[in-house]
Amino acid sequence: MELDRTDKRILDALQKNGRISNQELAEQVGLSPSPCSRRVKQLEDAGYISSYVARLNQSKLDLKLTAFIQISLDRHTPDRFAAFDKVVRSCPEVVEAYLVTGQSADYTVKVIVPDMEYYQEFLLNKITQIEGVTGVHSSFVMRKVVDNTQVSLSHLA
Amino acid sequence: MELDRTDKRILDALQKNGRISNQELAEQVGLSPSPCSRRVKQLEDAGYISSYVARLNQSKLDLKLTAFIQISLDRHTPDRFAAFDKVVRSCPEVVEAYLVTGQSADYTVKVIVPDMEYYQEFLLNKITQIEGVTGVHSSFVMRKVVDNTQVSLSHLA
DNA sequence: CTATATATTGGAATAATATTGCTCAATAGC
DNA sequence: GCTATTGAGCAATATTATTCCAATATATAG
Repeated sequence: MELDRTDKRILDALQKNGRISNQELAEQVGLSPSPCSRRVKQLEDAGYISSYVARLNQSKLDLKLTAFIQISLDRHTPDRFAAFDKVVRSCPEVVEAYLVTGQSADYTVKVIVPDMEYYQEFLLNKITQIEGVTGVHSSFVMRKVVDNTQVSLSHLA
Repeated sequence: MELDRTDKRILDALQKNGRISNQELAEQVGLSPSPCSRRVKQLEDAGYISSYVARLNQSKLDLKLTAFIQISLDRHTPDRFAAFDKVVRSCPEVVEAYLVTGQSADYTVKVIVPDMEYYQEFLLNKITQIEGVTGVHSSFVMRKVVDNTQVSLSHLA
């Protein structure tokens, strides 16, 4: 399946507003409602859209602390990775976790929690308990300069 | 405004599926459609829900490289920060950017691009061009273990 | 513990919105 | 230049959301 200019516009618009009405979407991308609806369905069925989600106001919900944790393991064996992945996936505080390249850290984990006290407990009870974790370094977000989910599609033909 | 159990359930459900129908949402949270609709509207108006967005399949859209950039500045003056913020906010490749605590790095920036070639150009033409940038360190995502937008509300009474 | 006030619910009617079938037009390939 | 294929637009249908109102539940004060 090949994406044309209209498909890209649809994806861009849905990234900005996932609950836009089909009518307004159609207008924005220069289509009438019915082909627009069909295209959206196609894009969904073809797997270009993975999900629709609501984004919440974190500070209103008392989630005041965002932290990045750089974590290193003693050995890079399949069981070490598997154990780590399993724990991390079970933590609701963890919003992102990546195996990354680079110097000493193996994982980069992003965590959203109410406050520093909560964070400290989380780190001690969850992260440092994981078999094979040798190094942990925390960075805390002081200010969010950009916090999007929208990706750029300008590279597509 | 105080959130009760039902409100939290609504927020959780909408974080999972931002396009759930009001009927199904009502059923999930144990309400009939009309009060459910009212509550969602209230939550929106009160600012608990910041937006609804579509999340896209990055690899299908040829966005194969996610990178974290640790960036340090020569001086921590308001004009340095302002200049940096302005550039970074104008880059569609940048999905997240934070001013963080910690050792040498001042900013952590998350970037999503097609490939390494694109990344290299981006780094050279955009990031390193910013006034005051002294250090840049890149980490590349090899595997995504967790990639959510959903935050945990379990800490709320 | 009772009475009153307040807020919230559920159901029905209404309004808005999405979806689908059909016809017509445009475009690409032969 | 003709045919095949695809997509657009219209209209009808179906789905879904929203609003009003009566009734219930909850909280408050006496």
